[in-house]
Amino acid sequence: MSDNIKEPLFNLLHSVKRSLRQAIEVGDLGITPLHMRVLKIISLYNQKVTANDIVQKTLIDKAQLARLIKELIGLGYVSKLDNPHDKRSYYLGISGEGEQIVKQLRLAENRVNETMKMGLTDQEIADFVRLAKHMAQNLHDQD
Amino acid sequence: MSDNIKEPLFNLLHSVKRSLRQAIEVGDLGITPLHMRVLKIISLYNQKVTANDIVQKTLIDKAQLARLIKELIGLGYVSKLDNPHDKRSYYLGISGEGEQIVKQLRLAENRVNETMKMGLTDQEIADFVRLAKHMAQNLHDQD
DNA sequence: GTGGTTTAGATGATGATGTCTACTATAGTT
DNA sequence: AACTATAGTAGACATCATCATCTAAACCAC
Repeated sequence: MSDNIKEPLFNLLHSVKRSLRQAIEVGDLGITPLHMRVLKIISLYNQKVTANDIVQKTLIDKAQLARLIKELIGLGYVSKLDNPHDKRSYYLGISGEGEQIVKQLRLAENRVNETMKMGLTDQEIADFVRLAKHMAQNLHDQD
Repeated sequence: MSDNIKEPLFNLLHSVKRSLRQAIEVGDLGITPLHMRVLKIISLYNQKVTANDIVQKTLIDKAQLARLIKELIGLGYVSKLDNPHDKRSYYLGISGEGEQIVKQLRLAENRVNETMKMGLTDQEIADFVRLAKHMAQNLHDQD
């Protein structure tokens, strides 16, 4: 029954990515959308988040994430802090420069968000998010 | 003031892709998920669809698509047919082998689809798809 | 018709992202 | 102490997206 959910989903994500790339002057900052995704999380949990925490949250491959963090550190947006409870890992902190970028990023994202939500009610948006999470959970449980 | 739509969307797509990859024994067929996406469309509009039509439908870059089609032809799943109305383009046809693959693919996709929909009503699914299309349209109009 | 512009597709280069394997160091378990 | 599991790193590779450029054909204006 029910036609394919995948195709509209693919299309939507494709459009979101394109819009975000346009909305954000990423080139100037030397970082990619994926960097920003990580940077946002570090900003949110400043000095209280480890690389592994981010892997759990985002499902980004840990090797990939190690590279991203390394690059963010190289750019001076992020720093590592010793984790006294586990010497294998470290907490991630964000610099003032990093915060500036996150701020710009949020503005750009909000613009895209608003565009995307045009003509929809808050209830519909909330439902959409709820359903997306539900479906992701279904798939996740399957593993 | 709903929070970010993007993050759950990213997560969902990521999970869907992973599940699909697992569900389908892609490696054996020598093709990628993107090939399959294209092959499905060719199967649906057999001998009545051009490369450009597929670009319109999927937003896949035309350069990328040209490569995908070339590869599908190399594998014997697809063939080009002259388009009498426009010598620049051609219609795409699918072979028996190609149809076999699409058939397997549909089964695997349906399994993933069913998993994803667990615990949701048909109405919710329909709403979800409708909202996804609506948002994609919003973004598309913005260009 | 001729000439200029647009469009369909092909090709090459490059960047962004995902995935896998193997490795080191540390933690946890028995 | 020995074994196993986990956090992070590094390298290799595949997939996918994007861009610039090119050819041939179509279209349009005149």
